[in-house]
Amino acid sequence: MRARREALQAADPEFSLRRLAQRVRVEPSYLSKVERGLEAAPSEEKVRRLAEELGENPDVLLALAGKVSAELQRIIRRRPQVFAELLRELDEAPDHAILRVVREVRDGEW
Amino acid sequence: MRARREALQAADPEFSLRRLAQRVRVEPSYLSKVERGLEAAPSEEKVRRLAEELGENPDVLLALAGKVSAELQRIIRRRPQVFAELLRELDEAPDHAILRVVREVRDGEW
DNA sequence: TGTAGTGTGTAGTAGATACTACACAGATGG
DNA sequence: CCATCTGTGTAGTATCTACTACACACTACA
Repeated sequence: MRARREALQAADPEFSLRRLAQRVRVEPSYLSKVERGLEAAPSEEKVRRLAEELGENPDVLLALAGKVSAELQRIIRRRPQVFAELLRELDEAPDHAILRVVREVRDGEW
Repeated sequence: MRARREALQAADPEFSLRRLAQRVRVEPSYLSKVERGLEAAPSEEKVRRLAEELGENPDVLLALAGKVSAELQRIIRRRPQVFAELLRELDEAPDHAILRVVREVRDGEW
C-alpha cells in the first residue's frame, strides 16, 4: 500500500501522505502507522476511501486489512448453509474453476 | 432459538436455560437476554457451543447472530477478488443452482 | 414451609477497536 | 534563515463488544 502510494506520489504531489490522509479523512500520523502495519487496520469505510483514491480493488484492500466487506457478509448470512458449503468446497479449487462458475452464472446457463 | 431450546427442554430437563448456560459457559441471565434478542449476539465461540448443544447448524446460528464464521472469512480473504465476484454473482441465484455447483465441484467435474 | 429449581432485571466492566491531537525532526525552495 | 512541506512518535480517548455478578420473583415439591 505504501509502495502503491509512493508510485502515485512520484507523478503527483497530491498523493503525499498528508494530502491523501485528508481526502480519506484520517489523521496523517494514523495513515502513516497503517501503511507501515504498526496500527490495526482501519474501518471498512476508510479502507474503501483509500481503495478509491489509490485505484485499488476494495475487496483486495479489505482482505489485506483482515476484513470481508459487510456486503459480502450479508449475502452469506441470507443463506448461510448453501454459501458455507459452497465456500468450503471451493476453498481448494483453482481460480479458473471458480471464475468459470462466475461466467456460467453470468451467461445465464441456468 | 428459544423455541428450539424449549422443545428440547420438554423432553429433557438438561435443557433448562441454566443448565444449558452452564455447558455453554455463559451466565444464565446473559443467555436469557440473548434468547430474547435483548443483547447483542455472543461471540463465535459461544455460538458454536450453543449450536452443538442444540443440534443446530453452526453457520445458521452464526448468521442469526449477524456473523460469518472466521473460517469462511479466511477462505474469502485468501482470494478476495474471485470470491467477491462469485458471491455477488450468486446473490440472486436460486438455492438449487448454487447447490448444483457444489455437487459438480465435489464430483470432480473440473 | 423451606429449599431447590426456574427465568429475568440492573449494574458494572475488561479489553478491543478505531481512531484524534499535537509535538517533533528532517528536507526543500525563495 | 525561515516558511512550508514531508513523514513519524507519543499519548490519550470515545465507543463498542462480550460478557460477569448478583439480586429478585415465581413455581413445585417434599
